[in-house]
Amino acid sequence: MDIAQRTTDQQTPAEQRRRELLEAADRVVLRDGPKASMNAIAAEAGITKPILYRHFGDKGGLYRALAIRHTDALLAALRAALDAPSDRRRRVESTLDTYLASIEAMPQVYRFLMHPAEESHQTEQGFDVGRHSAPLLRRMGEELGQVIAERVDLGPGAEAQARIWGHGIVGMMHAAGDWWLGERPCSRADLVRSLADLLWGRLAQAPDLPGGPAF
Amino acid sequence: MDIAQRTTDQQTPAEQRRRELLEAADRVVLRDGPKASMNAIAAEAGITKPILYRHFGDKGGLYRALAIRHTDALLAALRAALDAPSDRRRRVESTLDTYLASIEAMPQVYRFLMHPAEESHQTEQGFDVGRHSAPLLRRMGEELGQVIAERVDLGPGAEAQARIWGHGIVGMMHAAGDWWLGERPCSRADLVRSLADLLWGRLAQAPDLPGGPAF
DNA sequence: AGACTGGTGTTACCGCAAGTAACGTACAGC
DNA sequence: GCTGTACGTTACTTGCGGTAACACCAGTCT
Repeated sequence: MDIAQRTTDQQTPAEQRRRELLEAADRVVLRDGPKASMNAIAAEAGITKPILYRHFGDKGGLYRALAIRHTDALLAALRAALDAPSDRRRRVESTLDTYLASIEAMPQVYRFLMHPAEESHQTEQGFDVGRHSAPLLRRMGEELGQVIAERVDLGPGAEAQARIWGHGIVGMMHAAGDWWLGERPCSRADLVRSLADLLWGRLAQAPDLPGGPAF
Repeated sequence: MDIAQRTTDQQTPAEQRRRELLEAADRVVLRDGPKASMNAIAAEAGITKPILYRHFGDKGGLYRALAIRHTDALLAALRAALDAPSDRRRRVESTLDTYLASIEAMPQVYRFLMHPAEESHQTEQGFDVGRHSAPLLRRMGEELGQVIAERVDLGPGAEAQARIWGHGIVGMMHAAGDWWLGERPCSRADLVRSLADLLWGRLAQAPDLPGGPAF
């Protein structure tokens, strides 16, 4: 099997191996949740730790690779929902629903992605706050912000506004989804409708209840 | 010093000690960030590990105690902002600003609270998804939901709606704040205004840009 | 053929943090 | 004086991330 055949056939054997390892990692994360150890993943793949480290550097590297895999898949689904040929409200609802359906379908993987526990080599900066935390959320926030900037006319300061909104909406979706996944207080459709209502300003429009601020 | 004096004076010596330990923990978390070890905390308090474990059970217990402290403080501040005698928009803005000012003032503590790394005793349930994850967010979400339910007239299904919105808004605030803290793309006031605008439905009101879905 | 190289795999170890056991010590109340 | 209880210690176990050192098996160059 020479190079020409390899490129048409599939990837180089190393990449093939990497895929297999990632799939094994996926399986064990699915089974054991976020606390999956490198040993367990290696065992699932039928090998031992050092090989994992040769392929991914450190646990963060494996995490990153897994995250990119799933994030790409999720983002593709979200983009599809975002690009549907209907009105904005419907697109927003279907995007929310897509996200929620995804986390509902594989909560273990989702939690692994969201709570990485981070190690960080401490980049000699006493205050590298910000580089931590779920990159999945960041990516989704950035992408959504971009979509908003591309499609909605926000007037002056549009770009900054769109990014803020992207991250804010993603955070809203995430927190509400996380809570909902734990308590299941209502159907997915109800949740979607409520969140869309929130984005549609129903909080601002609703009247006060009698007996408000008591002084 | 008998019981009568103790209760008027201050707490029992054990509680006093506990406070001291928590303050030491606070200091080291402030200094070392979320990766603070039990050893480091014990050293800062001038004692050794087992005492910490006697007081707090395990690291989760210490984390929980710390979280409750800070969450209580933060929630008190938020409630104050929420209860200010002005119109709803102003109250929302001041609440957002209070939260952002807090995380800006002590990002290390904030990150420690948000990324606990969880251990979990694995409650023989293969799927205890939900009990994990930052309890701070959950609590803020619940409280905000309660405030909304108390003060805003949402008609039928109000309670469920209010809880969803509580968690959603808190998540929005958190994600946007987290991102903003890392990149500082704008002033705090700008961020507050943009987020309030989002909640006020400006996303729904804004017109499309020319050249929308291009498929 | 035989040495050289690169990739795959191993065992055995280090360092470090969580958590625990066992022991020591002061000081209450009988 | 003796005993329980709370405070404190040292020294250990366990488990995980990460690494070093070595072994094996292609091909490949001379």
